[in-house]
Amino acid sequence: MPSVTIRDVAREAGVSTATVSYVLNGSRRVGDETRERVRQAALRLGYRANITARNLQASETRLIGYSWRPSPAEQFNPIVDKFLQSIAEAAARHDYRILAFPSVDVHQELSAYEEMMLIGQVDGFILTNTNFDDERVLALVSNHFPFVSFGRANPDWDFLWIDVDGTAGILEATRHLVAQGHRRIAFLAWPEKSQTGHYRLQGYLNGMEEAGLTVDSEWVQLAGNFYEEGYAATQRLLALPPGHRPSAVIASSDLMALGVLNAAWNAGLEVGQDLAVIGFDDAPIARYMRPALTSLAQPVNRIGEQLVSMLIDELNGQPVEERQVLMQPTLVVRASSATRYSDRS
Amino acid sequence: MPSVTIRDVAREAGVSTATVSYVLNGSRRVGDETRERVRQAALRLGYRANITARNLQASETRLIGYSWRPSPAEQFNPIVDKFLQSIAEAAARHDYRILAFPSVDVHQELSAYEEMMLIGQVDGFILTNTNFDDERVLALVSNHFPFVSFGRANPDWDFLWIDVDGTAGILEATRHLVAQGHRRIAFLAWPEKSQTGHYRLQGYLNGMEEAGLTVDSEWVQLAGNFYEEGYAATQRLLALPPGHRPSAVIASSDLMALGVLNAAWNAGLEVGQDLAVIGFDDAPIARYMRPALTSLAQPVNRIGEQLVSMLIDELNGQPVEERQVLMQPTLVVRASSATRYSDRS
DNA sequence: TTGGAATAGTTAAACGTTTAAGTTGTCCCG
DNA sequence: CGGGACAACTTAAACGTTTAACTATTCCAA
Repeated sequence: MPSVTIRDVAREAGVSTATVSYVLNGSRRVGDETRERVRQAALRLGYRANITARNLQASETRLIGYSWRPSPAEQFNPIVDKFLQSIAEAAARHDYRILAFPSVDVHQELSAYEEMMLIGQVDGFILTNTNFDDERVLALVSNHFPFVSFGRANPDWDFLWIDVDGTAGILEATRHLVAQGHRRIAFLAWPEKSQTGHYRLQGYLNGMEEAGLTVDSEWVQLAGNFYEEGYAATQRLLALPPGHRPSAVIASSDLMALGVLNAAWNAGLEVGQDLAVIGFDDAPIARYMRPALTSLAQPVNRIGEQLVSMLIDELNGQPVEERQVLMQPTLVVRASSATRYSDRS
Repeated sequence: MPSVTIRDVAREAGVSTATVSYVLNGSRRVGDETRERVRQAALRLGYRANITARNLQASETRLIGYSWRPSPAEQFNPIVDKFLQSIAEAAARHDYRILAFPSVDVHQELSAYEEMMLIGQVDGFILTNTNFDDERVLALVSNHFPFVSFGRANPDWDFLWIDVDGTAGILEATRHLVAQGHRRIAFLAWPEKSQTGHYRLQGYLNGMEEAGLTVDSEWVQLAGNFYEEGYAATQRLLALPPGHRPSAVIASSDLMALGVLNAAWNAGLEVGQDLAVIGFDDAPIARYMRPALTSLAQPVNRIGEQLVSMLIDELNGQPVEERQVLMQPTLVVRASSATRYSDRS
């Protein structure tokens, strides 16, 4: 580590360190000749200002903390790498970088946030998997620490977030199925305490009501965000008596939809013909399934970019114009729901 | 930001800042009574040492830079989130954190490394996608900057790396296929300049030779790491005349193997019966395919952990015992290759 | 001529730690 | 009783920047 400091440059150019700083940051007028001399010296020595010293003096870190909940062993998270990429690129454009830390459970996560906040490791946070009564939101808000969130918490909490309008998305999916001729539509819902799951369920209920269809209580199956639970829930659905057995299933995620696909297949059904299936996320693999899976695509890149720009505005003390943003997912129709359904029961 | 400093604590406890530092870091004997007083004061004020100041003084950052090449639009990278998680957790255990930055192209990546090195943004790097003649390795080595790499570069370059033994893995896959009765085995190889691809191809060639099978020149299909290229290559293979048409295909990645699966399906073949398929990576979705995909699992977690521990040893000036590590992938046999094959051509 | 303004540079403080070196004071041994 | 050893703290420098405040010079208008 050669580590050439501003003092070296100052000596080399025969000026004070202040002048070097002024020249290199362009923060004040400096005489032409001196300016050039400093520039040459800096170039010659390969000088770059040390970022830690600069940060200390500016009392900032130009780091944004981002934590995500790692997906369990054999499951997958179709969002995380795309999202991370988009926030990192957006941040880089403003000379910020992303400090990524996974946090396995909520409790550990909370203490990680508090610690990082106290020691000043980052200037702000990007939360994901935000939920109802989210402790992190509470802690950050009460400490007036800058952050943005991918996902809502409580409706009456005022903080910066962007979320995907799951209600509208699932509503659209339901309409699509209805338009295809389906009448008995089931929904794989996440457990009660999931905020996101709640909104998606609502879209389904709205859609059914709008179409004048009564929802059989068996059609809403609670299932965690796992392949296996999607699989098991589908088995329960297919075991219903003919008049009640759904002809279409909407899953709260693509991961669960895979379970639906395989459960249907193993039950001898042809997905697309006998059973329509729709997922959520539009994971890369959705298009590679057989049949290709209809799904709701989240505008992950746009979300990441806008979250970062909101956070940076906040960090710069600029007022954020839109403090809460609901983005629309887009339904990508593929073979798993592309066939018109005529009831044969 | 209340930002209570060591001076506040010193004042509160009626001692000098040095004493506070000694107490809190346990770096020197301090009288029992004073020690307790300082502790109480720190607790009362909620003091935590500012990390930037500490880093400046220690001239370190306790950050590890990690960059990855984002996967193109509709493809997926089954490794990145798992790997990121494992390095972040391992790093956290040693009080290091991960600074994650994606870099789209090689050139941009190199300058990002050089910049971060010069301004002292991180203490070391973790490289991935390391390749033959890798410029980053060259730059880092010549600057004596600490780093470790997931993947090899040139055989005669001495630096810290861990790689998966693709040759051994594909050799095992080939043996497995031979044991299942396959004689005409094809291989989807990555383009020439991919180091990793080269090693995997070698495993195939070794396996064929070991089994006394001559490799038809058509059986080695060059294809980039994309679904579509796997698909197209498979079409070419299936178009071969009966005696030459392979009964098994090994793909250099799961992503490509998906292309094989679907190309075979669309050609009316039943994978597992008519055509065996093996992928590489054991992506989460491999088990959810129909048929479930045989694949080579990389010990991603172990690799991440050990890479971090190697890097941290290096950072601490401790000699690293194993400077180059080749880890064995494990063949996970699933339905796509589980059936014994008897030639019917 | 004088003095206010503009220009061009320097000095030194500050950011918040850690730590080497220094200062007291006490104890104990020869 | 002198003085070395030790314990317990403090002082102040250092890490590498930025920047407010200061000095010195020149210029120009009143």
